Amino acid sequence: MHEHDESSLPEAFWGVARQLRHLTKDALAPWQVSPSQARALGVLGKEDALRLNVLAEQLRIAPRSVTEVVDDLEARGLVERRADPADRRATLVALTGPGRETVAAIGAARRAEADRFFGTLSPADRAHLIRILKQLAT
Amino acid sequence: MHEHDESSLPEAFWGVARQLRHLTKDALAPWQVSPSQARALGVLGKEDALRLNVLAEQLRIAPRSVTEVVDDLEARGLVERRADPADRRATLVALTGPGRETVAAIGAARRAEADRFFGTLSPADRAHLIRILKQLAT
DNA sequence: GAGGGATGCTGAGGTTACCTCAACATGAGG
DNA sequence: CCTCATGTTGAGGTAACCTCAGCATCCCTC
Repeated sequence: MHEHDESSLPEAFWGVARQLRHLTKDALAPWQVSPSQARALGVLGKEDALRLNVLAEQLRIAPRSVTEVVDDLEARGLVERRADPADRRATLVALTGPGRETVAAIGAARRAEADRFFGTLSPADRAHLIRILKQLAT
Repeated sequence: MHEHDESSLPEAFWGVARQLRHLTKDALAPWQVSPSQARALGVLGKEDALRLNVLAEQLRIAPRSVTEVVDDLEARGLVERRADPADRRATLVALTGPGRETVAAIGAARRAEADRFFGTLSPADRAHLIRILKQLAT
């Protein structure tokens, strides 16, 4: 029984991950923003302006891939590229006004979805869960 | 505090998911099997022979996509296609001898990785975690 | 202050794991 | 037996990555 539970832990984990993924995809739908774009917006929402390569490592993807994500976001008018005054090779990305609004709206929607999802747990279980997850993350 | 924890729950969850994904990818590396192939093998390991469309719904992907996964697995000699005696339109897939061995070996490796990963938790926390995850999955 | 190697971005092109749509064979009900 | 549904697959598409090479710029050394 002990052993059986051990082996089903990853399985249970992936099941929940899958649900959560669908949920956040739905939460994103109204803005027509892909998950990878949303991740980039999330990072940019916490910084003022970032170099592309710094954004790349925050997102843990290759610099070349960031170029594409930023291209799309720029085409949608959510971010803008600026010259880096400190290094003429580099490019900074920053949220535009609409981008900032979108980040806020998406954040609210995702928080609402997450609350609905994790809200089925008792407060004690939520506390347990977050504590355990944080321990695993170290 | 309550609100703050709520919002970081998904974040903590994805952090752990990312680690777990890397771990299982590493566990799979010795067999040169992709994650999606591994998922298919996992399902086939529990059944004797499945129709392609049934495998598709077990994997929650489109039937057309199963064709490709099975093509690859068949090329590697891990599964074989058979005619379905009950319906000449349908095709059954089943593990071959080597396929069965591979499933067992992969299962053992994944279990070992998972044990190492979740082994850092106390037994009580593991029990908590699995109970909470199962509750969320419903 | 002139090379020369390192760094930052992007064009070109590739990969993986999916997808839809339509064709074709077969099955099943009126 | 005729029509409609179903199972698989060819053709072709997409998203989100990747590597590699090229070009501009930076910075260090001599």
